[in-house]
Amino acid sequence: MTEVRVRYAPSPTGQPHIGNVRTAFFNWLYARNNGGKFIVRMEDTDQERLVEGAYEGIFDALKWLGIDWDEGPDIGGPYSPYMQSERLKIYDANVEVLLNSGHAYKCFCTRDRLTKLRKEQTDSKADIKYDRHCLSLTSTQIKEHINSGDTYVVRYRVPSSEIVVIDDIVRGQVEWNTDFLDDFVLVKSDGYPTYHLANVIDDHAMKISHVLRAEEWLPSTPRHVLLYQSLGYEMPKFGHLPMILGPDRSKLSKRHGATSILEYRDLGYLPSAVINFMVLLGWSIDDHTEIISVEDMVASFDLKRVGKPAAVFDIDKLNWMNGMYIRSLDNNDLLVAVKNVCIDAYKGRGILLDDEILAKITPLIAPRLKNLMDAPEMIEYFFTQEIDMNKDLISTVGMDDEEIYNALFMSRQYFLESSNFNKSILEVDLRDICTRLESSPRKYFGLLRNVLTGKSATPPLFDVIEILGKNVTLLRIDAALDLFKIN
RNA sequence: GCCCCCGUCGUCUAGCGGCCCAGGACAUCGCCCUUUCACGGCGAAGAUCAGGGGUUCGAAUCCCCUCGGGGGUACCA
Repeated sequence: MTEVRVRYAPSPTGQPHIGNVRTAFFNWLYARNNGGKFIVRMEDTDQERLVEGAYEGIFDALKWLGIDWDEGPDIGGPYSPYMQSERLKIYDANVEVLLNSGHAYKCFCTRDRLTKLRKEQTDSKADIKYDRHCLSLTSTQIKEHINSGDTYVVRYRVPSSEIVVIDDIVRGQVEWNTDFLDDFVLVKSDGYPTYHLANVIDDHAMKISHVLRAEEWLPSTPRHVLLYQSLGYEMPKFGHLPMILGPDRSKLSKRHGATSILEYRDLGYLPSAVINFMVLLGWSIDDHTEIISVEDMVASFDLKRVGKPAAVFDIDKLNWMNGMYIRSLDNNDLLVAVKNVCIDAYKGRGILLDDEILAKITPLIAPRLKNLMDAPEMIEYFFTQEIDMNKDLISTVGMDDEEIYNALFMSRQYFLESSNFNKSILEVDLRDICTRLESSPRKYFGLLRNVLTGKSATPPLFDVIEILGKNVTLLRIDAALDLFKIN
């Protein structure tokens, strides 16, 4: 069996979105499962659409997710270079072969003519395809065009009435009649190859064994097959992976909100969660397993279990999974992560983090976190004097003003005299106070929670009070007492 | 228009002729735990397996048609 060599061939025309990356990941999994190679090749043949920073973004995304590559433009490899813009000579040589063998021809048609042609065909509901205007050019005519400086493209001459068949790894047998294909462009007028040409030549040159790409490539596969045949190259196996759709079932785009995978990083998602969520879009390990380690993915990845239908991206499930992974983080990792987002969020607001307090509160918020970004707001009251506490919020506990005042007053006395802010002692004592007040835990503890944190939902109250400490506790009780002072 | 792919709960999916009047997960809704919110546990609801024809003793699973969705039809990838 020949070595498995698969590739991820992004073009640096934008930030990779979850669909691109999922495709990359499936390739990676397949390589790792088979002890093969995972190659990154940059398809930068569209000089007009290059986006600054896109190249870096692609590698940042892979690195963030822990997807490593064996060969690539940055690290080289036995089939360098891995940037298509640096492989122009290789394409030229192949084009020469195609031109000489009559499989390709030069086309001098202007874009205007092509646009007009297409419009006519659309209007008359005819097939939209190139009319082979330049196929019949004589060598003298071609010379004339070239002498007068006309630019040209090279087109592939599609044979008529042939049936092209592939045995797709995920879709099974798919066939096309070449009569429905038009003479596609191989080389653009700027001398750069099109995707069709470059990808076939490079996949062959780099000994790619399996072409695993998104389903949107399926329609152009017959062109590639034809090229392999004309060039006399052995064909790789094809596998067209299901696409990932937006909630409206259309191809993922900017309209669908966060589209770049890196945005998920910035939004507080863990790479492990994103990976796990992503792998389940179009693949499953069995009928019930949802949380899967990367090791297990590698060990059990099988193209046979890749599904055919496109998958809709469901942010709810990602959120749930993110929570699962946050909870599975060990204390210290979570602490570091939370600290980082807090530093960021508090920057410029004069809020100072206290490492000791942070270390105590982090384990308590872990089960409450679906996203790292939720943390700063959730624990802000530990680090700032100005909490969002007001009469309306306090009153939601269901006690009238007098009851509130009395409860706070009694609490104040207790806290003032208390010398041991330990949660178990606090719990015993405060429950006792609650009884003496003839209140209910729900009301009384709710009151204290509101007053001490400015929030109606927090980690367990006694933990919170212990961490807050005597000073802050008294300060906040006093502030609340002021609000309910009987005039 | 034409070509190609796809079609199981709202969503991700299991299923590859009898184990399925369809299993798991997210979301939803209850209940339990409980000082709140979560987590966790338990449970409910939710899919005439897109529809219609076949084949078969038997079909979500095989075949055909229809419908629906998506993708492609660029000197973009």
